[in-house]
Amino acid sequence: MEEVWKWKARYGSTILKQLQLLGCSCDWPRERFTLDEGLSRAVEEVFIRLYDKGLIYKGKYIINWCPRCKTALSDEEVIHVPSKGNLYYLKYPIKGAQKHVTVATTRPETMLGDVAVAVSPKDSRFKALVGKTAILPFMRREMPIIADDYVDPKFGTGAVKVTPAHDVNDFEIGRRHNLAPIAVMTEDGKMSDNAGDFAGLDRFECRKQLLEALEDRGLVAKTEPYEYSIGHCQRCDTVVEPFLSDQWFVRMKPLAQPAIEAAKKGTVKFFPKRWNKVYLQWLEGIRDWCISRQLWWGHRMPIWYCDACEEVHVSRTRPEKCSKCPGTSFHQDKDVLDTWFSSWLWPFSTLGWPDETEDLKYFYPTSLLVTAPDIIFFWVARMIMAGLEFTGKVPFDHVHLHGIVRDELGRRMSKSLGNSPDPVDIIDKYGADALRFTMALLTPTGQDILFSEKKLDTGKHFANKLWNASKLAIVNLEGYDPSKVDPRALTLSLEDRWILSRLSKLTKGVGRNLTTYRFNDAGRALYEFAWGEFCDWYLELAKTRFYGDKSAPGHAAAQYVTHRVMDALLKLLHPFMPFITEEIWQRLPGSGESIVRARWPKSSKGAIDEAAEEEMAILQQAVSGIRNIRSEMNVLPNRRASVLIKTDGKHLEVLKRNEASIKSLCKVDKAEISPAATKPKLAASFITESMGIYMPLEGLIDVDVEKRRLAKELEKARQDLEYTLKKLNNQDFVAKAKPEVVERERVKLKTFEELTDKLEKHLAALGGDGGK
RNA sequence: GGGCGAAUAGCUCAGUCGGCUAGAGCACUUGCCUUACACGCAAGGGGUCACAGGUUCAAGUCCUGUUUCGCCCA
Repeated sequence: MEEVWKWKARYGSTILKQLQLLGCSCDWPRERFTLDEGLSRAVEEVFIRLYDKGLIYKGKYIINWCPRCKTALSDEEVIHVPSKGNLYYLKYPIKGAQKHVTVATTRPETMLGDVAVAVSPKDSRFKALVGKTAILPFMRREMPIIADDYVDPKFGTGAVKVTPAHDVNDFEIGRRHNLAPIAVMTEDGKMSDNAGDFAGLDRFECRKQLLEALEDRGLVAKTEPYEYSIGHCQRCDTVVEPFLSDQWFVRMKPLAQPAIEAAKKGTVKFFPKRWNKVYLQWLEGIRDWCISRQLWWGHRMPIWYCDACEEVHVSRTRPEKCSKCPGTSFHQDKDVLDTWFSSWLWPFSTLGWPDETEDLKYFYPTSLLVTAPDIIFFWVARMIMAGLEFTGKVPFDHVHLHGIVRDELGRRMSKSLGNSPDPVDIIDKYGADALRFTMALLTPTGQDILFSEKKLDTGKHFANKLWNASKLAIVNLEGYDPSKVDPRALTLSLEDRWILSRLSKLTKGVGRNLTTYRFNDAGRALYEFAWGEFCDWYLELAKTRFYGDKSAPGHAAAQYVTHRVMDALLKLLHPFMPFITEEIWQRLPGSGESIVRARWPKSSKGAIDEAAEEEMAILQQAVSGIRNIRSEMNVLPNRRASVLIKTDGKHLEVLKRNEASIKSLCKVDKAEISPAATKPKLAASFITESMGIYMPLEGLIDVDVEKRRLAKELEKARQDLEYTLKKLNNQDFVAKAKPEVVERERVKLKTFEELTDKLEKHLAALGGDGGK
């Protein structure tokens, strides 16, 4: 026993250490193990209560037996594997006739335990045979030929052998027809003394020899390949044997009913909700739970037998006196309980139940269970049943079923395949934050994830990006004190208003995605905001103010916004990346004791600024256009350039106001933004529906390249135009679609018309054949 | 046999209430060690949304069927 506890301490602590390395913020002082004293008390209490209610009984039934572990298993502990085998057609002589009846079986060795042959009562082929007697080969046993509804006339020959000691259905047939089972196997999977000449053989060896013997006597009618599923022991993979034995069961139907109602009424909700159906289907077809195990490690059953009369007593302690006879000495049942018999009490046994403890009152029922779907039957459903039965409440309101991590080939991680990476190694190599973030980002809601180390680069690179962005931010926040800033006194630039608007939307979106357990969407939104908006655009734009005059009003505004965004972003990212966010946050000016205790960001409607987002889009479009020219024409970054932008209206106004930003982001010295701007002769151009961007490039222009670019753009624009036109020409569309959708199409039409028109003109000016 | 899920760029996946001119990361091509970051920056190429029907003004999205793959249950 000591060794076992050592083993538990070693492996238990390995898992705890891994959780801690991952940054899981568990309530560590409340750690429990199912064999802890308090939990054992809960197990006994539950056993006694169920027994007193008549929900626990002992009986001789066919159970799943593992001949290697030498124990009973519950239905859930058996893994069915589709396997290729054979269907053997065996001929049994009929007494007093020169005829045979042929039965089909996949497990011929069980024939030694046959007690009858059964046919369907509706099967006219066998009408005459019912009531006759068949003779079991080797054993020379006389067996009745009976009619039973269970028999499927379409299976095999329509006649089946009946082996009540070695098949669940045959057991039921045997009961209906008063046939005594004959067990022909022992607990270790060998043939028993009841197997006649085959006694002592291993079950599979017996099958071989038996078939040979049957062949010799001409009793095998035929053999055909047959695929069927074979049960394996979850623990050791041995082929499970249906075995007749005395076991303890829990009557599940009465416990299942309230659990079914709870899910139907929505007292307990599943995410994603399709699992609700899986849960219900299992509960609706629930069968009694075999809870006794012939193992030496586990909770002993609180069952005592009188030494004198074998009367059963259920009691936490050894009884003093037999209730049936004068006996005073007892022996405890040797079996132990299925481990799940303690696990299903977990939500309340860990909190001190059956005592009405403070913990129980405060924490129970809990709000959310996070687990994998493969454990719905084993644990989730049973916890719900136990919660309702013993506390009258569901143990948790929500059940979030996450995906299962598989290897690259989609296989389950398993010890025997050796395909499960050690989290400690992974964390060493990539960091816990990268691991957590990548998993959250890449795990589709409720789908399994195919894991490969390479995928962790995404999270690692993101962590690196975050770190570098924070370096830039922190250096430029030198001397900044958030408590001394009055935001109303600041003049915010376009990018300031834009990023605050984006942040507000992000905050709202992340909150919504977290409460609906859409972690991948939350992660994606954070990634795109942090990298694609904050780093790529905001920080780049803020540099002009950071590197400029530190006493200028813009400098203070940039500091204020950078600090606010960093602060909120880190908090939003904290559940995904606890370590790096804490590290950075501590370095931000004015931060508190720990980000763990910091207030979760709220999105403010006031910060949403649609005008700023629209204007920013104009600026981005212009910048992208200029960069496109530079890149296509191979204008190196260190080469100074100038641009002319011909535009008007809102675009003109926005671009003029943000001229400095354009210059800085595009490394442009001179920018002429005007409705009157004209294209110089030797210039590269970038055309949008509302802007013409030109970069004078004497000697660098390849007219053919330029023409090809524009022609390609034109082709796309014409396609889009045609498509939109088709829609708007459709009377049904205009009449039936929502007005705002039609309006949107009209705007698009105008856009594409202008773009097509401009591109055609430019191509024509280049001497191209841009015409129609 | 019953149930569930998946099929979208070379790969891994987003695409929420049907309104898209289908997106991202990785990979690929080109240029750049631009004083936060080469784990990076900029630009670019790449799609018959598995197939066949249907509903609708409108389908990657809804319905029916088919195929392939995966999972669960018996």
